[in-house]
Amino acid sequence: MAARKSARRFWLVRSEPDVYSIDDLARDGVTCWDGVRNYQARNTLRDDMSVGDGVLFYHSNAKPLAIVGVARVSRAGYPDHTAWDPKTKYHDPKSDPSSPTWYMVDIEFVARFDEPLCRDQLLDEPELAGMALLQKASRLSVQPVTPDEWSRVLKMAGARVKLG
DNA sequence: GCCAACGTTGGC
DNA sequence: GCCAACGTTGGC
Repeated sequence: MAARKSARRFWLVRSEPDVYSIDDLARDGVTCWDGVRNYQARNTLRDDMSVGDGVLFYHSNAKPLAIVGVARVSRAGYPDHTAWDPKTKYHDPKSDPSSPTWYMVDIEFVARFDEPLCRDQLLDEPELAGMALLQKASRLSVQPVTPDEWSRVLKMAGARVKLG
């Protein structure tokens, strides 16, 4: 069988808007998604996210709790240098520069939803019942999203998105 | 502010 | 390698 181009994948990142909001991303255009210090999320950042992948942007610990927009991966996983910067709160002296523990990607602003797509609405949508974001278990700051969940969320938000 | 869920740590 | 203790996260 011929090799097939790998399909675009979809993700969700959560961020406290007090720290970094969709408006900050809209202003910056591109940002490095640094400071993730969880091994499972690290693996996703390092191994799984590819340029062009779609990213839902979720505001956590905020009012409203909501998916507020869309980004795309603009640079695949590379070492998170904030781990070696004692001046940042993400400093991790255990991370060895010759074998980095922590990784980040760059994400690029694509769109802000006209209205935040609130957690309540997501919880009310049966087709999203399996979404990682909505499981009590999940605290992951970077999570996978299925293609079905992706299109359902965009439909609910009334958003048309071109990831380029 | 509470507390359930979960990841990490460290003694054994 | 187990697991109890502890700290953190994040929705409520």
